[in-house]
Amino acid sequence: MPEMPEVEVTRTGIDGPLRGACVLAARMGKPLRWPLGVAPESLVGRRIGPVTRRGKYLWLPLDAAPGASASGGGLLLHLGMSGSLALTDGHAPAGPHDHFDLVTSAGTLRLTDPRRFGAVVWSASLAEDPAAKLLAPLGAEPFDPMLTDAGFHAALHRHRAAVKTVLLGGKVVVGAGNIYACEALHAAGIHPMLRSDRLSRPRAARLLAALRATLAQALELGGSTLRDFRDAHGVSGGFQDQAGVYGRAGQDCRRCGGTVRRVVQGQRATYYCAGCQTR
DNA sequence: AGTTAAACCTGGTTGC
DNA sequence: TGCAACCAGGTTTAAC
Repeated sequence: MPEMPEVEVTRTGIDGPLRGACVLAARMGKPLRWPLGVAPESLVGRRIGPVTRRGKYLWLPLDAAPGASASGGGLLLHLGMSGSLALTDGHAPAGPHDHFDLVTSAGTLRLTDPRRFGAVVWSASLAEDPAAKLLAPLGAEPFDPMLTDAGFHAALHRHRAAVKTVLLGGKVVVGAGNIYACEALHAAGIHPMLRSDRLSRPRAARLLAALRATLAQALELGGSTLRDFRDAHGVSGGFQDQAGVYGRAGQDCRRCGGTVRRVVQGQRATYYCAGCQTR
């Protein structure tokens, strides 16, 4: 579910309120992708630092509790396919899909995730395992100014799979999931089945610009809500209402009037317009 | 080493 | 109406 815009919208929703707050209690529900890696009680008394994002992961720093022997660290969170974080007063009882509560002096941070592909993992720092191991394979941040047209083009040339599959893989650039990979390729006029290493330098530049524009627009609209996603205050995203191709199989392309098609690549649905997306 | 399939889970929608 | 099949925003792991 949550692609980079949804994760970033979530981050901005919790960072301000939680910064400097103190952990009062923690509770785990059903198991998520990986074990927490530490006793939930050991989080109590810690102070929350600035929440940051890397790809679709969030990092919640938790300073050592004053006077405690335990050292600092933090929680690496991932929302998987169906996860969302809500910051509430904590009065609502935990439902069957609420799998993690962090009760703080600024409210309760609750992870709801029906499919449980998400994760909450303790790590001593971002530079140490398990966080380091999880973040190591990730490609460039899409808005990193160090990611240049030339660098993007060169990175695409190291892969022979279809360009859409490579975008989704996150080894070249992170952030785009199934919706935004489809939308960026449509905006750039590039066929999703074109081999990654066959993109010309100008088309690679066009794709990077389209990806950035697509993600920026999604950020402005609060992300996409297909079913589950809500921001930290329970608000749905608005991007899905103006998708160019995603979920529009059989309908007319808004740009060229062609028909939007659905194919499957790497076990994932791909939507594209055969009229204006060329090889 | 890079690419592809299978796996992890649950729930909503579709079709017979 | 009932139930099986299929579909869904992601990523790791195993297997070519």
